Amino acid sequence: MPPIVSDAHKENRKKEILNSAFVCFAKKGFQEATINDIVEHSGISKGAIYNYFKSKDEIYLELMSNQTVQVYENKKLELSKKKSAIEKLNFWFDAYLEMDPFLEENKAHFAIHIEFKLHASRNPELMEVLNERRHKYFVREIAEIISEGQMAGEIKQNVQPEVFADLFWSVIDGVVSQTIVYKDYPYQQTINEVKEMYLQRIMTTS
Amino acid sequence: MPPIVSDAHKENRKKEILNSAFVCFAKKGFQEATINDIVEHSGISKGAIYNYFKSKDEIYLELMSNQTVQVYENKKLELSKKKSAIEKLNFWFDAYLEMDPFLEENKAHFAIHIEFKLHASRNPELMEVLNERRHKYFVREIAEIISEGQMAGEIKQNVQPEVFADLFWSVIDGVVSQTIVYKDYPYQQTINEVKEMYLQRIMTTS
Amino acid sequence: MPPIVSDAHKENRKKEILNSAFVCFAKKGFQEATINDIVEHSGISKGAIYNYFKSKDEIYLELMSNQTVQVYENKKLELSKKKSAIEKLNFWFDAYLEMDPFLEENKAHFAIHIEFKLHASRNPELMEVLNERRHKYFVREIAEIISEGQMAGEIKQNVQPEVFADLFWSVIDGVVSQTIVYKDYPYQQTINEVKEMYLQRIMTTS
Amino acid sequence: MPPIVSDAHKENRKKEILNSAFVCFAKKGFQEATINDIVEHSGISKGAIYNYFKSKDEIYLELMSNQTVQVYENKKLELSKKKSAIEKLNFWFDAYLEMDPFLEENKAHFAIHIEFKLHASRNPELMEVLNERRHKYFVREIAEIISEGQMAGEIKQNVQPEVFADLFWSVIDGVVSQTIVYKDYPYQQTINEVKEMYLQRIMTTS
DNA sequence: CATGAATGAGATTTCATTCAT
DNA sequence: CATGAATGAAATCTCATTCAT
Repeated sequence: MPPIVSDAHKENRKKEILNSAFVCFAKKGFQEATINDIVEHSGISKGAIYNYFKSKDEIYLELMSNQTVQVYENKKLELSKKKSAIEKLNFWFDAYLEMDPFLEENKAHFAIHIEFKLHASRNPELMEVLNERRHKYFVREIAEIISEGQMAGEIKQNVQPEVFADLFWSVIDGVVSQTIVYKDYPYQQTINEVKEMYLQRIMTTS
Repeated sequence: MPPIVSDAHKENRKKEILNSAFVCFAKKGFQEATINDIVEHSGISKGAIYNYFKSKDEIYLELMSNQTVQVYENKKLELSKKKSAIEKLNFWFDAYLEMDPFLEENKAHFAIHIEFKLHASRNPELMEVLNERRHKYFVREIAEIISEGQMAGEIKQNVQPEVFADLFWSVIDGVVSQTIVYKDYPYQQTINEVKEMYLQRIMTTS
Repeated sequence: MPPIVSDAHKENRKKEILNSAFVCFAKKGFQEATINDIVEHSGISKGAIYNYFKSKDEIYLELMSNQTVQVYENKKLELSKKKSAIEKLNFWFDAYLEMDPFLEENKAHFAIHIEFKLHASRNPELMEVLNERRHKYFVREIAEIISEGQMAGEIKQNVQPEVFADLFWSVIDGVVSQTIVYKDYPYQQTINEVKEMYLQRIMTTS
Repeated sequence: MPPIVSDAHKENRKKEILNSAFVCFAKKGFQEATINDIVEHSGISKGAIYNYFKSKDEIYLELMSNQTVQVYENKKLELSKKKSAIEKLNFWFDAYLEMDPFLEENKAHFAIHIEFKLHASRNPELMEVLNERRHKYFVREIAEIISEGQMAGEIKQNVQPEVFADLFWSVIDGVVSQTIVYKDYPYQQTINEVKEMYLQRIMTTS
């Protein structure tokens, strides 16, 4: 149904393209994957793709925006049910504990994200965007939980919220990123130890 | 009378090429960097480069082999002077603490390594190679220190050497990799906290 | 019940399209200007444009036909008021003298015409059409004036009407076409000199 | 003989490409002619062409530079033999009188030049270049001759050298450009009349 | 062995035209 | 008749690799 098409349809079409692009980028990497790959995988013509996106780069960018926000929003909902700070942190750790990082789909996710960070590291403007996003969506989130916990007396006063928020994501990132290459990596054990270690370090000893 | 060139000379040329390749890959990424970039940077002709390496991929591969081993061997020497396990772990942490990860050269190092891991993640054979290398050069190294520490009574018996060795590198990797994108990242504070946390978790409490 | 649209309405739409096409072709040239440019400028949909014209080329062709005739018809009216041949030639020269060839709109006019002539020079059929038009509308016009003038004794007998008609347009064309590129070109002075020179050459010396 | 090739050979290669480009551009126009056309006509590979020119535009530009200067330098030599100003002007007129503008090769020349001017008219930087070139190579040339003639008493004092130099080229340009479209155009008669008219206007009447 | 000109497959992107609604 | 999403041929340009000298 070509013309005078609903906005919903157009959104769908964009999503179809993004989904195919995601699969292709995941399989081959951004550079290696071609527009033709996306054409073949999506069944959408080359011209149509360029009707929705100005360039291959734009597909990449939009893919990244959506993903980050999506992941974050998903968690946010469930998180609102938790009460104490430690419960919330536990929730975050458990989210990673329960996820299977060796699942092809998940590996693809990480791979694309890492690739994107790499891409960004060579592009100052993009770095700025990622920096902001990291703070707005991730660091602030954990830092606030820590502050909350300090006010409630659950977490030691000498813990700097920002630093430990950075630390939290660094550690998660470090563990997760091993799994895309090292296939016998003891993921769950490591996450568990990380959790223990992290909480032991920040919790007030009653 | 073909000009017989000494093996030493051949090794030198290979190293020149690899050095230039390193710089170029660091600056633009493996895919973006072209053979012409390497030609320009090294001053070595295109034909000559293809005399020493069968393909651009091969340059990449060899670059990675050398680098990993090199980093490891460097540390190994100094490490042999340390006596206790905790001293040795401290040494490793301090090595990262003292390094400036925002230095362009170092960032380049990490970027290339991450890119290579990504590359490998899409190539089973390469993954195998990386797996082995990680174990042989890195995991085993820390695991042995931990075992040593347990025998000496410095480290808790319930600490699984392999898991904590994996953990060690995951955490380091996680922290370091943030620095290539996030420019205000509190690197030293984070490394310090990681060190504290890690040691606090494994050391026997006297 | 297909909506029966009046012929007048259809003519109007065609004119709207042609006007927009003119602006777009003038701004970018025929090849550079796209159907989308015309769509944007006219506010008429792509499909509608193709209802009125079979192709982009057809738009171009029709545009050229109209324009030439239009310019000619405009002048024709005023010209009928002049009496003597010299007065008529003066009128033609003055028409060009009074026009500002650096006005963006006028420059566009010339540019399009020149481009079209170029286009035609590579297409024998089109050349034929232009040839005829040139004679029918332009050369004959001036040649007749000259003949008139000769009969009235105003113009020398040894002046060949056809040659000097060709000459007239060549010279005008030559002067005008400089202005589309050379911005400091002394247009009015040159036209004036041309006029002097031309009249001095053909007028009988009393 | 690919590598370590003489500069002369490289210049030749460039000329081959330019020649083929000239033919292709003349036949189809700059936009219409493709790199593939040039590849086919020259027998030189696409890659090789891009080794010598950064882009299709650059080929065009260089083609134009060369041509203009070439035409000018050719005339310059013969011109130096003429003594009086009127003789020199006669020489210029005769140069155009003797040339056959209906010869396919010559038509191509003009067509390309006109197309280039059109192209330039939409590109301010290029216009600047053309402006300069026009003055440096063409206007100044004629203006100097006129001044010379005035000092020698051959040419009227009230003739403004710059204006009549502009006029000279405008008129020539106007006449020549008719020939690319109008095939029955009385070229020689018109040039002859132009010459008469021009000289009659500027020469002192003894 | 060194050189660097030549190659050409293949990548991205554009745009006139069609046609289902 | 109007609409504008879809199409895909074709254009420009890149770059790893080869090979004659």
